[in-house]
This record gives sequence, C-alpha cells and structure tokens, in this order.
Amino acid sequence: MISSEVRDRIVETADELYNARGFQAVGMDELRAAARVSLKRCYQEFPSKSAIVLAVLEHRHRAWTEGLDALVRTADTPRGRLLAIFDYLARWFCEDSFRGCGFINSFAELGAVSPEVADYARKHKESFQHYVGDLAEAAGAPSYLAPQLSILAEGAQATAAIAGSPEAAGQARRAAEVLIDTALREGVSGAA
Amino acid sequence: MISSEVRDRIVETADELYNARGFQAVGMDELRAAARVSLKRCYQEFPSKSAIVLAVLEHRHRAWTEGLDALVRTADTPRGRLLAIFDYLARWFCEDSFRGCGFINSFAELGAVSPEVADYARKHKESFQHYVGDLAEAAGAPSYLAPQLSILAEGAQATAAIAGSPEAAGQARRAAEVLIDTALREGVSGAA
DNA sequence: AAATATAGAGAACGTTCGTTCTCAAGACAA
DNA sequence: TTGTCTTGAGAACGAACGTTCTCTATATTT
Repeated sequence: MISSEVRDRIVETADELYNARGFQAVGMDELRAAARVSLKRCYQEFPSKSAIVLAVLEHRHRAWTEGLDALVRTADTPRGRLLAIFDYLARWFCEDSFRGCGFINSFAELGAVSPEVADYARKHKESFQHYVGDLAEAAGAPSYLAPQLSILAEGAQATAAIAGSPEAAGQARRAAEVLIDTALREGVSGAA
Repeated sequence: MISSEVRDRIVETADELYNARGFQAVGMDELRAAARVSLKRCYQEFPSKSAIVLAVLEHRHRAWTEGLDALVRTADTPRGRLLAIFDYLARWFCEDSFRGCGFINSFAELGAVSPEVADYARKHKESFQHYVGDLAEAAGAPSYLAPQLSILAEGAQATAAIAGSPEAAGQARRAAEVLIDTALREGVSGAA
C-alpha cells in the first residue's frame, strides 16, 4: 500500500478524533483502529504521537486557510471580502463536528506542555491576522482595523464553541460591519 | 487542622498548577506536594480529582467575577463601566501567570469528555454575557451591543493567550469604543 | 499509663497509555 | 521449492496516573 495514502488516512482520522474528544483522550490504539492501520504501520509513518499531533495541526491549517480563501474569493468588493470571513465562520459553526477552533483548543490542551504546539498555534493565528491585514489594506482601511476584526473572529469561535450555538457568527458580523464602515470613513489617514 | 483551610489551600494550589500546565498534566501527587497535604487528606476533602477540577472552576469564576466587578465599580459613567471590562483584561493579560481564559481552556481540554466541565464553562460565559448586558442596558444601548462586546472580550483573551502579548486588550478596547458609540448614537430604539 | 482514634508518609494496586517486540502468514526472488 | 523480507495482529513492557491501603507515630481520652 502507498505510504502517503496511509499517512493521509491516519492524519485525517486523527483530526476527526482529536477534534471530537481532545488529543489526550484519544489513544494510539483507538486511532489505529479507526484508521484501519496496524500499530506498527503507524510508527513507520510517524515517530511518535506528538508527530501525529503536529501533522494534524498542519492539516487543519491548510484545510481552514483554503476553505476561508475559497469563500473570500467569491465576494466582489473589498468590504464584502472582509465580511466573508464571518460568513465562513457562520457556515463552520453550523457543522455538527464544530467544537471550536482547533488551534485555540490545541493551545489550551497542550500549549503549556509542548512548545511546538504552542508555536504552531501562534503561527496559525499570525497567518490569519496577516491574511485579514491584506484584505483590510486592499479595502483601504487604516491598519488598526485588521486586529479588531481578527479579535472579533476569535471571540466568535470561542463563544460559539462554548455556547454550542452558531449565533455568535452573525453578531460578530454585524460588529464587523460597524468597525469596517467606521474605519473606512475615517479614511486611510490612519495607515498612511 | 481546620478542614476549610486545607480545602482552600488545595483549591488555590490546584488553580495555579492547572492554569500553568493544564488539568491532565498535573497529577494528584504533584498537587498534594505543592499544597503540602497528604494524599489521604486530599481524598478526605474531595472524592476525586474531577471534584477538585470543578472546585477550581468555581474558584476561578468567583475570583474573576469579583475582580471584574471591583474595577467596573470604579468607573463613573455607564460608558466607562463598559470600557472598564477591557481595562480589566489589559491588567490581567500583563500578569506573568496569564495563560488564557481558564474556562475556554477547561472547555478545550475537558469539555468533550466531561459534561460537567462543559456546563460550567457555558454557565460562566453566560454569566459574563449577562453582566455585560446589564451594563449595556444601564448605558441605554440597544440589546445587540452586549453580545458584540462579549465576543470582543473573548477574542481578546484567546488572542492574548496564544500571541503571548497583552496588546489585544487595547485593540479590543478601541473596537469597543467604536461599537459603543455607534450603538448609543443609534439609540435605544433598537432595544425598545 | 493504657487504650483508642487519627493523621501523615508513601507503598501498593489496577488501569491506561505510548511504544516496542514477537510471531505467524504472505509476497517475492532465485 | 526454499529462503528471505515485509506485514499485520496483538502481546508485552515500562511508565504514569488516580485511588486505596498499610504502617507507624502522635494525639486524645479515661
């Protein structure tokens, strides 16, 4: 069997299980069984469980980033692209498997004990903030807007996860409209 | 030795250790040693580790809520009281021990596996939203403002924790000013 | 002072988990 | 066919954890 195929199956299965129940709650044997792979094969593909965790984070980052970008590209105004972020959240929060941001969760569970996990979470969030920054700059907004919208998005994720309801996405979206319109009204002067 | 004194020492020590490294990473023996209590005594005060975890959440809720309210009361305008929330966050984020919101963290680590923990986190967040709702109502703001500010506060906590820097508090505060002033300008009509 | 109860220290127990090892079955080469 | 190599299934191992038990020493009561 092709190595990369088994690898992908392990990572995707691990992503689902870890998302549903947490990293520490899912043992290697359960993962092995769900991925229909022998334990030996698991350790041929990955040197340790920690390596699988990091591969899952990488997988999450790619999936999330690509999904977001795909939806953002469907909007045809700079303002619409900024708001599309919150439409993406709204769609995501409605999925049955939604259990909060995987990076906030990984940081909470393992960040204090694994510098690599903490680093990966930080890099993911930085990448998101940078992405929002590009969209905001393209909209001609002052530079303070992007962190504000990023914080709104993070808060919506945490709130929706804990409340178990998706309404935070809409609330954050309406707040984002106010922040965007105010920032655009104040003009590029803040950034220039 | 007085029971409640030992109890408090266990809970406070557990709070610090769990906050610093996570619930699952801190074993009963380490907690026992740090609290200078025998293992037997631990199990006389609490029936299980899970019970300690819940007691820690209760302790966190009280400490956080009281600390917030104390600062909010020092502000002398309704608008100032709403903004004081973010000053409280700013102060908190600068503490060395800050490792993110203990309830977001507990939900991420144990929420999927312990309904009691998930419930407690949800109740804490509901209580916070209710508190913000009261402040917003007293300020004469439309009812949509409170969830927006709550989401900002949650986002600031998550962002500051992962980034490891306190600047999110100030960014969230400036966003809050815009949201508050816009909401107040639009008037009570939205709530009436 | 003797008898009893209590507390602390930490050994012990049972379980779980990550990781490695064993062994038997099958694939392939010569 | 024979020998070699790989693979999967799962037993085994060592560590860690939550919890309980043992034992000894001290306190308390009469």
